[in-house]
Amino acid sequence: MLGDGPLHGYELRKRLAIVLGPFRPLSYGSLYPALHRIQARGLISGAEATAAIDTAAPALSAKRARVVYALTGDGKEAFAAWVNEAGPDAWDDEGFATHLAFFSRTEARARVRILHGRRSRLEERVALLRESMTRSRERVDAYTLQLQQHGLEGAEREVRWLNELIAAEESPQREPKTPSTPSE
Amino acid sequence: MLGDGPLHGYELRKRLAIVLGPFRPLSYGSLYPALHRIQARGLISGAEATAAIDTAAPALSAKRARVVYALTGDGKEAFAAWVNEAGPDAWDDEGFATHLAFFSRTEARARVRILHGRRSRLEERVALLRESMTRSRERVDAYTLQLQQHGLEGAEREVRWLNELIAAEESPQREPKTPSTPSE
DNA sequence: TTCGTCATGTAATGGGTTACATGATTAC
DNA sequence: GTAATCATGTAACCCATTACATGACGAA
Repeated sequence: MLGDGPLHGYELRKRLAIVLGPFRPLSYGSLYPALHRIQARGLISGAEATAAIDTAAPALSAKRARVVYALTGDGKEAFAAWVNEAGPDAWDDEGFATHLAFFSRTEARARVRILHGRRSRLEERVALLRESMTRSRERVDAYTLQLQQHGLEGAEREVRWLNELIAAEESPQREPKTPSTPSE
Repeated sequence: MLGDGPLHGYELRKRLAIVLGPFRPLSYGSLYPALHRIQARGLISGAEATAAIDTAAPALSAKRARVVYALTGDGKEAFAAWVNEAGPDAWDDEGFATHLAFFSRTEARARVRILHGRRSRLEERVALLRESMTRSRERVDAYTLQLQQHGLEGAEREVRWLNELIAAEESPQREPKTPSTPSE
């Protein structure tokens, strides 16, 4: 996000909340220490700004000093390197979601590789889940089975979704189609 | 699980793995300390068993001493109390999954209340998600939107699933129908 | 005056994973 | 003989949340 321009922590968190959805808003207790750590690694710079706000407004109001963070050169490099990293880390649950969140900053090559990797990972999982369900079918009660079945169908659903994303990616004309308001 | 009979840690973990699926198998580093904590609270008792195995087999083989855990009276009470607790804790993501896993040991009353609670919780979430998506539609790129859309559809899917479970619960004849092998 | 929002931060706590350590037994 | 499985446990590590602390500003 800092790639789009410098931000201070508070503002960063608000934008993060939009992307992450109204759940998991990422607490300050995580965010601020994380910013300090990243700064210590030299990937971002933090500058105290006493912030007479940018509108030509009642200046000199000397609010609480904000710490404005910006990507350094190293930071840009590291980000580009990470975002285009199309290895196995990029197709487990967590890694995939994170990569997908930054797909618009990801090279087309890497995008396709990640989507394919994720899909085969999920297909493996579906197979494993199916097998483990038939194996344990007699030993578990109907509710547990329902739970497992629901999980399985979720995985299958994600595969279909990935198929759409891949198709959109490979027909060079179109962006992944913006879904219209769901009809449910 | 100990409600079905005493078990030692190793065996417990294997059965847990069946319920939890091949992912999240729960490491020993969690399991053993947890057992100790639960024992300290008096809910389970742990007895050293030098285990000449129950089959009338080559006795006296003196294996590694296993610690066989069993539910105490307090433990049974606490379990029954927890499993039938149909409060808000039972309808967040984690609480619901856990409760569902033990639904066959849950009273019918509590089952229905939990399912209803979960459903309205999800309906709230769907509404919130929808609203937050339309609000931020212009500010996020197509991929982020896809991700949010996928999450939304997942929640809608769970609502439909709950509807089935509730229907099965309320027509007193049938168990929730065992899903046949998926046709995907 | 008081409440909500801006704004940054620390400390305590919780809980899980990985890696390590140990040792017997069973199957190939 | 050697690898896999049985069986239990501890220590180091990671990282997130909650609660706490501080303080200014704008609006009702």
